[in-house]
This record gives sequence, structure tokens and C-alpha cells, in this order.
Amino acid sequence: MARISDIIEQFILKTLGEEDYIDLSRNELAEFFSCVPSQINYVLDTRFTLDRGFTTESVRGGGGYIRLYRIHNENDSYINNLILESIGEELTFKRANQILCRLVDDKVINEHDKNLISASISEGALSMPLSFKDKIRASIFKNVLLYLLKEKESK
Amino acid sequence: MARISDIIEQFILKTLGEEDYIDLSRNELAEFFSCVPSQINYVLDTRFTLDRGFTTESVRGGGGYIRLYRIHNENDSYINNLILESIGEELTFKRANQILCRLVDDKVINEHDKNLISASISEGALSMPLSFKDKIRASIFKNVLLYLLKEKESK
DNA sequence: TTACAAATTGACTTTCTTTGACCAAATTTT
DNA sequence: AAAATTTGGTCAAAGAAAGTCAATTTGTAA
Repeated sequence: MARISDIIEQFILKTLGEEDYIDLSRNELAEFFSCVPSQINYVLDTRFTLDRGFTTESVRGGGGYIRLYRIHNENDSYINNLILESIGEELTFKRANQILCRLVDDKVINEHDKNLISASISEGALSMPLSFKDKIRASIFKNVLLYLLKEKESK
Repeated sequence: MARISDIIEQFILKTLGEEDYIDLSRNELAEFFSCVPSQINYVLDTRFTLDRGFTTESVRGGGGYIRLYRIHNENDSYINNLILESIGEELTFKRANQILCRLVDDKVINEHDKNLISASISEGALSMPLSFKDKIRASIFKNVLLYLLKEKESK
């Protein structure tokens, strides 16, 4: 009962509140909860995943930090649904383009964006002996969508 | 928090403004920011790189200075060179972002594009072993640049 | 009760920043 | 012309984060 990971999760959630993001100090958090620093990574990796509507970026070295972003759910249910549900683990180039077309139709992005994104996940871009191409594509695509969401939010 | 290097970077950027170059005094800067003089070199070396569109030249001795130049580059040969020569087989996220900043400076792309592209090659997007990451990043990046070139040509 | 999944822990790694000692080149002074 | 002074350059060590990975421990469902 009362797993430390759950407590840390709650704490982070509460600290995040309604903000778009917060900066965390891994070491400080670990210190505060008397756990090893990698426990923080564990919490982040298991609880604050893209599928649950979060992303992180981090900087190492002096003055380093972990920045935790949240995706606001209300904002754009279609993009949200794509990221959280629809796309899933794998995405073919074909299906990606279909989605992109729809995003253009709905005026979420313009033709230029569509082509840019399409280029970034094209067969050419991912040209290497990789069996998990579609996985990578899914991941890239979701991250790009995520940025679009962030951009919309900040307006 | 608030790394001194970042503060110095911002200061220099602001001082440079829209000028093509400025003269800096290493010792004065160090004095002003209460740091060792070599910290200024560190900032210059890590933030004002060629990829980002800067170069320096300096003169020692009494009345010496560091002249920081901004390199403008609007034509396609720069992008071409990036694709064919400069980027090569592997590309770190950091370097990619420096190049993106420069492309924004040179108005090849706008802030929106920069962030879109950055998202597509972010650490989060490329969940795979490190050795692969930089390779894929290079590949994606070049494909995106290629698209930008094509787009420009067709206008 | 056993087997499997989730959680905990810590040793080791990587990245980035700060600091300082020592070096090199101009200029100024004697 | 030599010496002293004033700049800037280099490099490596120390410090300050965060990341990874795998072994162990704990909890839980069958």
C-alpha cells in the first residue's frame, strides 16, 4: 500500500496543477521523497507517458532540469484522440497521409505543413534496415501532433 | 537554475541585435557577469557556432577584442550544402536545433516550422538505441530540407 | 503458493557547466 | 630593443545534473 511511486505521481500532478508545464529537479524530488533519483525516472516513464497525455524534455549538467508538459484534453479532441487513442503503436505511411489530408481538410494544418510532416515520416526519411519503421513513424507523428497542440494552446 | 551561460548568451544576442557584428571585451564581460574569462569562450564556443550562423575573430593585447559576426545566408546553396555535405551520416538533436535556429534567422523557415521539425526529431520522437537515433535524425532532417528545397523551387 | 508484473535500488554512464592554471599575442613603457 | 602589461586562447579537472540498465524485492492474481 501507498507505493512511493504513486505518492510521487500525485505530488507531481498536484504541482503541475493547471499549468502547461513545470520544471522538475530530479535530485531534489528524490531527496524530498527519500528515494533514489532513478525512481523519478520510473514514475515519469510509467505514469507520465505520451499515451496518458504527457511529454518531457530534459537538460543535463549544472542547472539541468526535467520539463514535464501536459496535453490539455478539452482543447482539440480530434488531435487528442489521434495521439491518445487512434494512432496506437504503429502507423503506416499510407495511413499517416490519410490523416494528414483530413487535418488539411479540417484546416488544422495547411498544405505546407502536411508536406513537411509527410517528408519527416516518408519511406525515404526512415530508410534503414529497421523492422520497427512503423513504430518510429507513429512516435514521430504523435510528437509532431503534440507540438501542434502545444502551439494552439499557447494562442 | 538559470545557468550563467544562458544569461550571457541572451545578453550577447540582445547586444548584437540586428547588427552584422559586435565587438566584445572578454574581460569586461567576465567582470560584468562575475565569472572567469574563459566562461565567455565557453558561451561563444557552445552557443555562437557556425551551425547557428556565427563566427568570431579576435585581437589580443591592449585594446584587444572579440568580434562576433553573424553570417547571413539566404540562398539555396546553403541548404544544399547541408544536405549533401555538412550534416553527414549522423546528427545530434542539439546540432539540429542550432541549424534550425539559423534557418529561422535567415528566414528560410519560420518559428512554427522550426518547432514542427524539431518535434519530429526530438528525443521523445525517436525512442530507440542511441546509436540509431542520430542516424535517423540525420535522415529525417535531410528529407525535410529536401522538401523545403523542392517547395522553394516550385514557386 | 506460485508465477508474473510492478516497483525499488544502486552502480555506472553521459552530458553540460564552471573554474582555474598556464599559454600566446599585441601593445605600452622604459 | 627589451621588459612589462594587457588582452585573449586552450585545455583539463571538478562539479552538477540527468539517463540507463539490470538485479533484487514486493505485491497480486490465478
